[in-house]
Amino acid sequence: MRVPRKTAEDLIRSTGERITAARVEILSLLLAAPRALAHREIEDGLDASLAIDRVTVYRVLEWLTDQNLAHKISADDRVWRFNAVPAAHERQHAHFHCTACGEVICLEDLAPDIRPRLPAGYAPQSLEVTIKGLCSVCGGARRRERKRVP
Amino acid sequence: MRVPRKTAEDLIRSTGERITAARVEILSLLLAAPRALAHREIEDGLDASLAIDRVTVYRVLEWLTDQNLAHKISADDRVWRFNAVPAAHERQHAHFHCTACGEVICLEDLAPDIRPRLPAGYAPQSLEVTIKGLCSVCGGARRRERKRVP
DNA sequence: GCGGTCGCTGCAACTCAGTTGCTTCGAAGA
DNA sequence: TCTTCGAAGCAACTGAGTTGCAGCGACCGC
Repeated sequence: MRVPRKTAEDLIRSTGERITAARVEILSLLLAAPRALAHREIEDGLDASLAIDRVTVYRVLEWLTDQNLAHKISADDRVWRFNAVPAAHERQHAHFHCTACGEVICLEDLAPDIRPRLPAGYAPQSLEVTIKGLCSVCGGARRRERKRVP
Repeated sequence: MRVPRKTAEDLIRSTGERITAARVEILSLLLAAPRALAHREIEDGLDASLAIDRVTVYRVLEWLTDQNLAHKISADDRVWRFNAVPAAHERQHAHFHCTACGEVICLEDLAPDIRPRLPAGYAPQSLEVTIKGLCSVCGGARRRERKRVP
């Protein structure tokens, strides 16, 4: 269920920057993903015939983030994950991070209104809310396990 | 203004586990710190005469976290930071992360009450709130800079 | 369609946080 | 004081991400 490469190409064209195979391929992969992808997953998910270098993947991801076509999520496992940015989702939102498999998803409908009271001189720029827990797959696996060994 | 090593030793004794120089030294360093410390800062901050191996520092930090004497904070720079856990602060709280210098502090008085609506099958375990921005030092530096070059 | 230019890509080598395996040391109980 | 078993030290490794540089190719003007 890969998103038409056309959409990715259009998005890249709209930035006014160069349209390259690597950018189109990586962005369409992100657009099609139901969750945030780690660099490794992107590398593995890419068409093998293209053989895009890992450094290029890093650079394209950074570029997409700069262009606001993707956003970068940091999780506990010290791995960056990337999400394509649908227009509606540029606003603040929370993330869910599965502590078992590392899956990260965006939670669109959770935009907490927190007004931090910071020490004098501290200037807030952005707020990040992460919910850690088990995703449906890992949680399900654990429940089944518990049932088997009571 | 190092916290008396006695306190650190008592805390370790209360776990019933072994009291070792490395544990005492590292915990008292954490207790005295006004902010969360990265592994590197801990290594540098340790008494040079002790010469504690970096692997030992990692293992002690992990042990302190297991024993609930410290807590582990992940930030965008892919570095773990550690905080001693004052009794009052075991409850949920938020973190501030300076995007310029990497400083991380705990915000005791910010315990947001968020009830996430997750997709079916997803089980939340913990919530993490991070405010990113500039600390008083970096924010001040930037303000002074702007004044100099208008 | 045809160069020329400059940004992008690929390659190799590097950095740096954190981990692992194994041997030696030392805290604590007998 | 002796013994034991967990902790510390050392070396070597892993894996994400970065850097420098040479060569390629997207896009612009013609």
